[in-house]
Amino acid sequence: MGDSELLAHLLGLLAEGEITRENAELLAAAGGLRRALGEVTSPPKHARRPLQVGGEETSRTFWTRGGLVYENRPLGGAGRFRPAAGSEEGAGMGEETRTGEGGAAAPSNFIKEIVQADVAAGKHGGRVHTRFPPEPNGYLHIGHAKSICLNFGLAEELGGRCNLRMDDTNPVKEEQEYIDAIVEDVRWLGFSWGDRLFYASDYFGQLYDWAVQLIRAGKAYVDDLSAEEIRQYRGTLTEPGRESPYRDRTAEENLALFERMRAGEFPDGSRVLRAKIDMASGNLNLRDPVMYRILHAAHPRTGDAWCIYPMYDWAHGQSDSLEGITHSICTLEFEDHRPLYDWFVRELGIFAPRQIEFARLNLTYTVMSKRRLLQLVKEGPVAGWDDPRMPTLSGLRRRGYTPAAVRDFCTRIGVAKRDSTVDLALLEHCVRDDLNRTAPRRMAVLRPLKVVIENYPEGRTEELEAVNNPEDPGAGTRKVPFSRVLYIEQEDFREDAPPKYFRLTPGREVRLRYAYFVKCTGVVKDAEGRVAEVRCTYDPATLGGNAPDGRKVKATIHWVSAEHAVPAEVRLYDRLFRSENPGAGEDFLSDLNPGSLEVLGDCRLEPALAGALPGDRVQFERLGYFCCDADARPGAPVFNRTVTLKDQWSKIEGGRKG
RNA sequence: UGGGGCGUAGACAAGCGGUAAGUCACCGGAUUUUGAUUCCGGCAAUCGGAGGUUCGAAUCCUCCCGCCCCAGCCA
Repeated sequence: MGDSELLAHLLGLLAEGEITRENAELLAAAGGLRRALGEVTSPPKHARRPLQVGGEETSRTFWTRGGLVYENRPLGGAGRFRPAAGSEEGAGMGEETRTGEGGAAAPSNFIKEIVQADVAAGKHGGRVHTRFPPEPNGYLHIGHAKSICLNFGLAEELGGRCNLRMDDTNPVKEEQEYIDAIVEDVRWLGFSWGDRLFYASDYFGQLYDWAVQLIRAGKAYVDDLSAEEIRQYRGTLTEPGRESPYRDRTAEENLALFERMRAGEFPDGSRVLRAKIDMASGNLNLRDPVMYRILHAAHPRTGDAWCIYPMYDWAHGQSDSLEGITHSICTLEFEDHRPLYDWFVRELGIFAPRQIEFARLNLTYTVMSKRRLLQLVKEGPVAGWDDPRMPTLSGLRRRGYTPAAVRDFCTRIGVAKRDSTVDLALLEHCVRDDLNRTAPRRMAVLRPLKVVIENYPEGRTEELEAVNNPEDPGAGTRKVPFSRVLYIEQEDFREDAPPKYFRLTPGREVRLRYAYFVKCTGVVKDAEGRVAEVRCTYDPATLGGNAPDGRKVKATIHWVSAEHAVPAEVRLYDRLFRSENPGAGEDFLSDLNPGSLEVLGDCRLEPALAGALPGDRVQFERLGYFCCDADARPGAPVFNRTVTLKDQWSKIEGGRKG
């Protein structure tokens, strides 16, 4: 192309409105004119070329894309580039696009992109259908929440459906209790599966028929090898396996044997049905995987109807197929199984879902494997699956976590294929964030220290007004009784105050929240010399918490009127493990945090808390968020600490000590 | 030594050939009747390493290094 042709082309683009006059001029002026215009003619995939504008000290760079010319320049945070001035695209691109309206849309991830691409390509008629398929052999944990949010969230967002399916193919491990707990937990998280609660066991009959089909096609056989022999024949990671001597039985023979397996004629472990694939495959899953094993065990749903049970690989893909699942999302360790998943579906000639794998969640300071969680429950360091220190959904619920906080956490951690361990601090941030907006504030003294206000009349009580939630004016106010004898937190008084300590100390004035300024005049000690009582005077002019003369105090502390206080038990929970990765050593139990639970039996709550119901969540001012436990009885509240408030002072003091 | 994956700040994570988003954590500073919240500011000369392709590479190619998963008749 000569220069004149290029010019003609440029003018053509200009005429068609593909580029602006200004851009055309820039192009013409640019040193790389020839090459750039060449690209504009038919922009190949990776062919954006910058044009250095000669002579300008700012050295502005431009590049072309789809016939448009863009200028490369920083946008101060919002976006990195914008179309060059005057470009038609200018109106539609730039900062607006990034910010979008409506605020926080669910972030995208590689799975969503795959699904969206499939929808755009018209696969399955643009249908999206996912499923969450737990095995009912334990309680759901926060890692499952990631999967639940992914599967149900994707369906919701893309106008599809998501099934809940119990992957109940191994009766020796599964229990109805777990099924019930799973249903409750998914519902609690806020997702619904309509009438689509399924069980892999629903498909036992179909699976059996399909197995017969494979046997007839010569693709499956009954193997008499023992478990040990099968293992030996399988070979190793680096050596190919050997074919079983029973591999070439006739279809008739296999059919007869398989029927007898089903009829219960053989003992457990004596025979299996195997798929006939490739004993030399580098992928061990393809070395004639077992499809059925003999298990004379009662199944929670099918009872004694079966004594042969399908293996995961034989059941899962076919269940997905039967339910019309378009995208079968699972964790990374199943990546190796995908070829087998695809093989079964292909050999059967049935609807083929697409399996996509993502990295499972790991969280610092806890363990996530069901094996270890079970061990914690069985061996007793924890009170049960719903112990508030457990990462189970039932544990988090009892701890006081909200479904919204868990969901928020799941969207913030993202979805990728990288093995990662998320900082517990992020989960805690999510609850604080939610509870800060929604939890009513109350005053509670966990470790009481008696305070007597010497100049306050005995027998007098005032009802002071306190705001329920400064973040939510709609939450209104409540009355809190004030009287001569109060309790404050032991840590809010120090006879010898260290530097930076703003709280009560002899001679210092502080504010009692929503009440008065009080000044410490002295202490009363017990026989051992410990401070048993703090003496104060109050300034009546500071009612409500402000001094008419404008004087300030450095601290505001919470309190409870002794006479009106409600005694309560409060359970302080902390991380279950002392190390970030308790799984590092094999003996994860040795990493248990001995201080993961502290029970305080002598707490005093403001009267508004007397009628707290299990599940009620509140903020104890200055202390943290707490949730009324199911152990609470009328007149005897029990609270669990969900999470502390962020605490600058503990850092200052901790730093001084360290 | 086989097969399958993954390597971007302390922790997650965008990025999909145009010159390193965001969040948490952390560190300031402002406001504050929660040492909370909120706000504002700081925090990666560089994407595991080395070569190569290209005007231009975290993005493409090659080799190397590291980590994870697989030898259940578990899921």
